Amino acid sequence: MSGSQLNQAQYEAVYYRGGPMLVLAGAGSGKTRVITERIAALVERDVPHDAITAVTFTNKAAKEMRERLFKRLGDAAKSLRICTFHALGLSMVREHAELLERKSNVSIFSGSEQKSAMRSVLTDMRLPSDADQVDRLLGRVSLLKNGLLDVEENNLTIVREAYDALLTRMNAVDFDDLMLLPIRLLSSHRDVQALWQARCRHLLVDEYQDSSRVQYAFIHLLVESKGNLTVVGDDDQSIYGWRGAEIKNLFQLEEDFPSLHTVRLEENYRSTHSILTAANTLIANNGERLGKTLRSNLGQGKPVRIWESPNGDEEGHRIAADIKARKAVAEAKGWDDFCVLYRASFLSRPIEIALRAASIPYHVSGGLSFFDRAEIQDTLAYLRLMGNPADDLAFMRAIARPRRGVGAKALSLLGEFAWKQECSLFEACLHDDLEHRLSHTLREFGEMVSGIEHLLIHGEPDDAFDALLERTQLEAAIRAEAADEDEAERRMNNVMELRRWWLRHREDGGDLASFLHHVFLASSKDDDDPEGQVRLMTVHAAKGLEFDHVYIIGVEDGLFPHKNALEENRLEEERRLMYVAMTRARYRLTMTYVRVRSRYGTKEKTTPSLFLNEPDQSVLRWVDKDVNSEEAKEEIDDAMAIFKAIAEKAKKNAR
DNA sequence: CTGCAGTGACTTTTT
DNA sequence: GTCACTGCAG
Repeated sequence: MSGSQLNQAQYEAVYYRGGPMLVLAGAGSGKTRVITERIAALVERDVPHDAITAVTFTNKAAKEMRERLFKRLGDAAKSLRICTFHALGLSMVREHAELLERKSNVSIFSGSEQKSAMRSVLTDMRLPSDADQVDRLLGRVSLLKNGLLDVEENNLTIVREAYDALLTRMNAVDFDDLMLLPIRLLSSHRDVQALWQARCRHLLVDEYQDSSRVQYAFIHLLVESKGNLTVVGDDDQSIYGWRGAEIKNLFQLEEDFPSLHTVRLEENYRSTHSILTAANTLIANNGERLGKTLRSNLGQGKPVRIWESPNGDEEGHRIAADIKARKAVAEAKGWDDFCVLYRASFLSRPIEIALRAASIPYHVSGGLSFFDRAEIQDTLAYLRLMGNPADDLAFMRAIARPRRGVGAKALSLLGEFAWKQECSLFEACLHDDLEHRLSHTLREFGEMVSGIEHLLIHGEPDDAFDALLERTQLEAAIRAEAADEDEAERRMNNVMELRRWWLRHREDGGDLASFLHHVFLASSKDDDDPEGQVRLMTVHAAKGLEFDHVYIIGVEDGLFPHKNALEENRLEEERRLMYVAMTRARYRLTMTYVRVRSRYGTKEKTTPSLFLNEPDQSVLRWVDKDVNSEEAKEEIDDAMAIFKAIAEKAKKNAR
């Protein structure tokens, strides 16, 4: 964003002191700057740090905010409470754990642990426990927990209770609990509520349009109707409705906070006028919105290009050629000035192939996360077990890797014993009364883990981690299970990355429990900011980012807007998604569609998306339909420029 | 418990 | 067309 002066609307949003405020922040309107400046203003006004809380949805946003405040305020920023909703929930759970039948070293169950827990519940209840049922019930329990399921299903309630009880027994919570337990806490303990209301005397919420019903309830418990609540959001960028985000939370604020003051940030510092006009006139077709028109500061710019290609392969090659051309004519400095966006991830493949063929470096965002890798899960299983001995799932994963000959049979006997003794599986291993064919193996395992735990707590951080890899024979197992030397190296590198995190965390004075919490709440993609590569990602993943050159591919009927979304009556959300995609572009925006789209090995005839017809056509150039246009001529000039550039390079190489 | 072959699904996914 | 998961045989 240009300049250091705040514009009038930004100034108002930063310094307003009259209570609840809604900041409607359009794309590229300096939203993060407004939030950080507002926090800085509070600090400079001598509001105690402990009375300020800022919540975001992603770690990335929280991190960015913290970094900016650090630059702005120096070390004073350290003591500010800036975190995600879930991290805030976790700190409440930890602080008041005893009121929730938990301990402060509580485990956080995500994905696979939730599945294991649910599978175990269903098996115990003698219900079908195949993967489909586990997924279905987890989904329904989650809906139930989030108040999104009205039907009274007796069975479901019982399953939920059993699932919750199991998690409680293992001193664990799932992601839903990180919001629900704090809500329970705040609504049933006045003193706790008063404590946190004081800590949220100034509460700022980012990306408010993504909040769910539960998060709304959470916010309400933290701020009274005249409180200093600042919510920043953009109804036009609400794209997570399918996941429970309720855009109406934004519309409803006025009712719940009658003195609500609304500020609109409509000055855009990102995109050219052409791009904004296209985006504005597209989103104007939505009925459910508060209304906002972005104004550009950057001049007219190039028209938005629309390309037709015969098929996906051609679409890819053409984009690859164009990227080279833009770079050759110095419209871009580096590969990372380019981004290719798509509605569905299967569209990335032909683009990848084309970029590779053109020797253009690229990076696909999303995909497997660091923490989903088997070697990381295995290593973490040991750490989790040491961090929370009640975590039976961690125990089961740890004892199975590497193989110790302890199979399902031995585990179920151990489970029975633990049940009778009312202890965890891990404690059962070390129990004096344990009599079992494998009790020697189990005891040895228990003592080994205890020994490493002792090192982790009292020893040197690096020794402890190495002991973990060595004494458990994890490293040997990881290497043995790898298909080849390269894979073994890669896997161990991942583990070493985890080791570095652990060392850094210990240097900062953190303990094992906080390390695990950090790891489980950290998004896998925190550090994924690859430099010098063309970025490929879904539109959802692109929210909050910006690029000089953006290509939106697959802008076809049935794909974008997506057929399933239309069936579920979510055309407006699809339009917002397109709006988000378009407003990522700073300088040049290109939208492409194909005549024949290959999918599942079949070829389907397609028609261009209605989202290409809705924008003001005067800022669009349908290049293929208008070969004599200025833009088409320009393209030819650009193509000539690449040929020249390539020829020159070839000459240089020849010398 | 492991490895392979057959089967089915395929929109987006923070924490 | 590809991948991931299931189920059966070894």
